[in-house]
Amino acid sequence: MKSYEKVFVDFLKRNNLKLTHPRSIILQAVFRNHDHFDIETLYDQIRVEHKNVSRATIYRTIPLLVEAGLIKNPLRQESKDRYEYIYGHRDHLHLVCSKCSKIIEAGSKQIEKLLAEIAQKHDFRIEEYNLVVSGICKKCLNK
Amino acid sequence: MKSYEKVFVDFLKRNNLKLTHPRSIILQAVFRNHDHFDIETLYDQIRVEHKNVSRATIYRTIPLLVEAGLIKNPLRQESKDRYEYIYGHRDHLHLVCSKCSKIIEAGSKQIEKLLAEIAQKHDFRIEEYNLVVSGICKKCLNK
DNA sequence: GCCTTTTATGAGATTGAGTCTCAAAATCAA
DNA sequence: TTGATTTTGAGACTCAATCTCATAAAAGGC
Ligand SMILES: [Zn+2]
Ligand SMILES: [Zn+2]
Ligand SMILES: [Zn+2]
Ligand SMILES: [Zn+2]
Repeated sequence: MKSYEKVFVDFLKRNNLKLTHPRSIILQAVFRNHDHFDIETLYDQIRVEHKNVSRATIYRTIPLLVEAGLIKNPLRQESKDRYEYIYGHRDHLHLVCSKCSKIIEAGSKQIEKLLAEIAQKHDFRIEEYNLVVSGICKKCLNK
Repeated sequence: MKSYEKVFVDFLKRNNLKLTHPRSIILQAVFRNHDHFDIETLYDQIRVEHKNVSRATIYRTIPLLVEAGLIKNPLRQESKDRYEYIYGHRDHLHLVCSKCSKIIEAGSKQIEKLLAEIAQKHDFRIEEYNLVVSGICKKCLNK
């Protein structure tokens, strides 16, 4: 048994969930992708060999793999776009509360400086960066 | 005329676009939002006084305001979720080249440390952060 | 094996933010 | 005022993601 399989099996056991056939197929398919993948692509890959695994089961299994610490979505966004005006408004970064959706604004100068250093190290010219920090705000922590 | 109006009018002129009634109404509504707003909320706000401004026009005007440098969407990343496996992989940043799509992976330790400091300052518990840096890679710069 | 209870599944319907279509309306320069 | 051109409103459409529910698979006791 590969070690990532063990991680998943242990996670399932801890949560009283079953290692079913579809879950096993999905796990293998995920670990064949050594790149970033979207779920539609994963669905197509799985379907080549396993015509009976449904889209719903894939969508249900992905969060389990995330929770198990096996995969993550490094580009995760919010489900809808939110805007703010920037004219006459200092640049800042956003701490988004995943419980109440509140946004805390914080200075971004240090981050920008650090990113500039990192970019220089890789001879990369930054055009823009998107940073979303999600977590729990003070108020929600105290509930 | 407020200065943000001037910015928008100049932008429209430069691009041979017209300052129409709906565009003007939308601009005012946007600048009444001193918070982050989503378009559905903006639509409802506008609808209170202007029942005839359509959702489509709002969706069409927002990118103009972005292009004019008046607003931005600081949280937008990609239109669909993408994943990568993290098990046995050190955490890293993504420098994505907008010319050739190459992804340069860089260490994220310093960024994490800095974010932790910022979060602590705001009594915020970080669950995850997502950072995507886009720009031009070394190779493409030399072309 | 068998029965029972619980959990998971597949297929397809539904959601909802965002986009597109197109006939009608508004704009503006001549 | 005219007429070419741009913009608009209404609603149809898209598509990733979620939900529903009847059926199927799993696990434990026997
Ligand atoms: Zn909160
Ligand atoms: Zn902000
Ligand atoms: Zn990566
Ligand atoms: Zn490049």
